[in-house]
Amino acid sequence: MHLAAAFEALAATTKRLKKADILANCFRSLLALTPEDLLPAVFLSCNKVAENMEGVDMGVGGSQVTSAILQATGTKPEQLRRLNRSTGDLGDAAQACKANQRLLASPKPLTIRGVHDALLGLARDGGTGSEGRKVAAMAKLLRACQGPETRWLVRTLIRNIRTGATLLSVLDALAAAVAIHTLSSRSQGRVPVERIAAPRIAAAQRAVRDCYNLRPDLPLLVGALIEGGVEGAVETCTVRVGMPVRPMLAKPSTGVEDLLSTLGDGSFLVERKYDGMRAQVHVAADGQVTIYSRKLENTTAQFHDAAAAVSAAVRSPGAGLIIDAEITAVDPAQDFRLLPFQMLSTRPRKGQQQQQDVSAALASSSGTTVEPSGAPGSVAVCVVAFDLLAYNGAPCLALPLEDRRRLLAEATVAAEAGRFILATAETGEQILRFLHESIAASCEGVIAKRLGRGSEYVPGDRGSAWVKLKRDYIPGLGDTFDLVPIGGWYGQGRKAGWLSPILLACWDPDSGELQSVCRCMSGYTDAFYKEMTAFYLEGNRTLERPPSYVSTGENCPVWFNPCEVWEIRGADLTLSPVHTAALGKVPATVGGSKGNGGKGRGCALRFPRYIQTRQDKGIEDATTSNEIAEMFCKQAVRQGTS
DNA sequence: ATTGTCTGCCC
DNA sequence: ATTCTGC
DNA sequence: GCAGAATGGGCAGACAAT
Repeated sequence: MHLAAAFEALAATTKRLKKADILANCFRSLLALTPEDLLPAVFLSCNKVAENMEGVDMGVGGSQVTSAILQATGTKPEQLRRLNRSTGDLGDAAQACKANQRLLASPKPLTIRGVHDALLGLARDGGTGSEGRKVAAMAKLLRACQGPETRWLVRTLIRNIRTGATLLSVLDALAAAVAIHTLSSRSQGRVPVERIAAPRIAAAQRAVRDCYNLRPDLPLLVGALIEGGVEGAVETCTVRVGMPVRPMLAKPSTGVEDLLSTLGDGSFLVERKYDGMRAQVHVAADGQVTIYSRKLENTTAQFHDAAAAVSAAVRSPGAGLIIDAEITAVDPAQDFRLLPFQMLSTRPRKGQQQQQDVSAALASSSGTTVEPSGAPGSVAVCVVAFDLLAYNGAPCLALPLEDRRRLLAEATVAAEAGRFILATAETGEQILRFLHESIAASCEGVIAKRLGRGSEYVPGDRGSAWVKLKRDYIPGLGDTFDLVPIGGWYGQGRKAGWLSPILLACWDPDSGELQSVCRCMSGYTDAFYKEMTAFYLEGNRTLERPPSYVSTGENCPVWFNPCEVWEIRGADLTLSPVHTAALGKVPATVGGSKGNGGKGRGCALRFPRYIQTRQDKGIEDATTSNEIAEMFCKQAVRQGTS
């Protein structure tokens, strides 16, 4: 399979231009010779099987793939584990297993389409016995691998290809390939197209990225490119109500000054950053509501009540609307107060099938009642709308933010208080005050958004028009924790050879225990990794089993002799099924969610990252479980779950 | 019927 | 989600 | 400053094992 050779070449260089060249050449030859292979090649290159909105899951991961490798190569589990540990890559490990293997009869060689079809086949299989069948199917593919194909098949199956090129680079390569193909077929290959084509290629790349951001649908895009080139794609790939648009994202900032300098001159608005799930809500002309997640999964089934709330709030869908929003958990019994993310995440993902549309909602406002519940017993939600991407069936992305917000306000009415609202925002310049108010109102922080010029909605962009600020981004504002490293795992990929992540614990003076709070793998420099790994592994500071005074639900391959304290920052504390910090000192359930059989739960830290080593502290000076319990309770009061 | 493991997705 | 690194 | 990579906590759901 000629794609494996391209991947091999991609992974062999760190140069971005060279990678672009390799992929573009690969796509060019497919375009010229077997265009029907282009789409599967594009999918495989960006490590996808299908678009997210199709809901296609292979349902296999490291564990099942490991079984398949064992089955296909006859390797001993212990041997494969050793190879995986030393190479830091299951694909490399499998490649090594396969290298010492000779087959009696070689099966049919793999093809791009054949592999992609096989992946779709994995996704289609299900029900009793499906795991065994999937493992067998993967083993069959692995047996047919030649040369470097094993590495790439395994990396594909575990969705971690590490070629150094992902979706954006793949799209750029695709655009370049199509642009050159178009030029060279017009000039019948007589002109050295690469020379004259550079600006044209850059334009094609911008156009193709735009296409994908407006209409993230690779089959549609690739089909249009083959049929009508870049121009054809631009015509085809447009915003349509009912089809997802890549959401615009916000860039993090470390403080007010940083935020302002990123935003640049000009006016802006600050908006609360609600801690829920992103929701792109499409209301079709016939009233049908579809909700897409940030990664463009169709989550309508999870949020029928949210869909109903939008139906009720929309005055008239006209030819269709697209609303950008955050869905948050709320407590109707406490005046629809916001509840923490962890509550929202307990919602069943597959709601009952029921039709929600505007006509039903209109009926409700004129007397008949529509029960806006999700699945029985699930937390109530509120749709917090903050932007409008299409109005009366037509995209309004190019309008300035203030105009989009005005249209959003005109198009909707908070019919049922607390189930649909517009995001709280203001145009004042007192960002820090607004940040504190937002946090007091159970929000994560704020997002500042440019107004006027440069405030268009740019799908897929994480640029400077939206800047987010959270308490824990600001040095000195958020909580930090002084935690003790108690164990670790062997790093993968670029962190092979280092210990990563590291398990960290707080100190419980009452029991004399170190209780785990989180794993951490962020915030360390490469130099720190080298030093730290040597400190523990070569410095004779590891143990066979965890010391008796260590308490955790985790099982590390490497346990430390606990001896130092690291400062760790995080966003907030959650109740954990595996970490034991402050166990018994905090309530055992998250609000109304189900308990866990009386085992009790400890606290864990959300979004942990390393700040510095506290050389001045010993393990008994670490943050105590009592301090953690106190922080958790304070936070619960703020969040309305106490 | 219950429990444990794995996956995929949210942040 | 957060962070670091090479281009 | 972008793009890529390596990972964080934690949930529901799908299967397998008991």
